[in-house]
Amino acid sequence: MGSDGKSRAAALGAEDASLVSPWPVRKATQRNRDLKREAVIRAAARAFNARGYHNTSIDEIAAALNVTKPTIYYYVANKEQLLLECILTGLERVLEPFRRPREAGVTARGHLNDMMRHYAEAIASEYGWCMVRAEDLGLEPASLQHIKRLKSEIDQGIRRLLEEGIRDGSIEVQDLKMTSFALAGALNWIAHWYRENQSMTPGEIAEAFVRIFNLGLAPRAAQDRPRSRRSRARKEPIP
Amino acid sequence: MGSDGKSRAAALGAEDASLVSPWPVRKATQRNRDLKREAVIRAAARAFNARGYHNTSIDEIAAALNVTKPTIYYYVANKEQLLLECILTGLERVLEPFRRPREAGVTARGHLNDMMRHYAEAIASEYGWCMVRAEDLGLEPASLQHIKRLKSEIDQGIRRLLEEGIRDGSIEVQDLKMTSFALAGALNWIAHWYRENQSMTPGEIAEAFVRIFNLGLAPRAAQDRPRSRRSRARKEPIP
DNA sequence: GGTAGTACTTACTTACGAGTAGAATCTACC
DNA sequence: GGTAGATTCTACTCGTAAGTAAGTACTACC
Repeated sequence: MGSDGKSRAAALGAEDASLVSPWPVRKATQRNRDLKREAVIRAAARAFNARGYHNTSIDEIAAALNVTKPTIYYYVANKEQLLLECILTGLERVLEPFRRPREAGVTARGHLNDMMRHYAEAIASEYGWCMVRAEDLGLEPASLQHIKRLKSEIDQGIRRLLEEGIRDGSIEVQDLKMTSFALAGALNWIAHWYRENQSMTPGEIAEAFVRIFNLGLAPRAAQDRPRSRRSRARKEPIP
Repeated sequence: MGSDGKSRAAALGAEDASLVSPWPVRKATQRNRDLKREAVIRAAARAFNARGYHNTSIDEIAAALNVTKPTIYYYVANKEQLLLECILTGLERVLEPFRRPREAGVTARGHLNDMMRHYAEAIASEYGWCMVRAEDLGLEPASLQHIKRLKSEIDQGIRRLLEEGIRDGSIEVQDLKMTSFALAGALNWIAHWYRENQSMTPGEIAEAFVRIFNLGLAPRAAQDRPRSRRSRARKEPIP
């Protein structure tokens, strides 16, 4: 609470002009507020990232921003919401490539590989850890449901790409569900080791993963394996 | 504390006979104690599994065993140790196949696949969740170090198998580190979805993962893909 | 330069849960 | 059947951290 008294009034006013407040909304101030709110969320993400949700006090987050605890509560209802926002931000980032339509001339496998690159970037961000590691158990049922809906959207997105790949001949898998889980698992897990091991950029990690998941570990027949770097110039390297 | 006054005395006695306590150790009681201690750990694992470490109170664990909180502390020094034991139990289970030598006539890839099956079983157990999901951030440095050592042993074990596979020709990968991370990630992640989705046995999950990681998603040349079930009779199916 | 609302602070309350002291009971063994 | 030690209980302490009440300073705008 304590964050939206006026905006709700404005929303109502949009429906019934007689309810419009005679006091104008202060635009500049509002923007500033959003910026600060975002900074609070980011700081929380970083703190959770470093010490874990339950080991992080609001006081610590406040201190990192050179303010005091009540200031945090001025921007956010409670600690749980802080976590929720971090998780949702992360999930939304991951979802982005699933929501945009495939570009012409790209196979489903190509799109899937793009998705993996995007996914790796998102997971390596501040919000990746929250999204993946935070114990969402213990969140309110409503929040939990929201999270689940987005996670399911990701899963369904992966499966859809796999199905399309099977149809267009660019992918060959046995079990959609397990393949989706294996992909998501490998990608999510990046959050666990990336903090301590930043020797590679998210892009390089993604590239390695694309290769691993495309080719598998068993040796391929020689003609399927372009040895030279140059052969990667093909649209989507069969490697 | 409050758990090992006598066992330490016994250990000292083993070194110097003059220090042997005139009171005999009660064998039957001791066995019973170990059993109960184990039950405490298991109950804790299940509770952490269901509600998360920080959302589980010692009182809840005690209640699940029809005892009261101090009883728990009679078997275990503190809550952190409870978590630590769960994690270590899980890790030890995963480590087992890395510690036993390869059977004759099995390729490194075969061994790796075995490892995956074992890994999946371990992760699907009560302890899997603790091992994977528990925020180990916030544990004492000594405990943390212990955990890290075991995790690193797993990672090194995977890489060793990959290297051996490259040497014996059964495996072909570009990046050992990334491949190890991708494998471990996919397997660890099982802990996240298995609780809510037990439609498959750990064995079936492992089989699917073996297939995915061996073959990859890109279509293989026709002759590499045995379509019939019978061709799996080969030692390690190229599938 | 006065005022309405915005932004932030000091100084609390409160609840919860880890951990413990010390007494009560139970059991193996003489 | 008495007793030492093992096991469990009742009844606490105590720290921590979430959250809040109520006020102060700041700023945009007339």
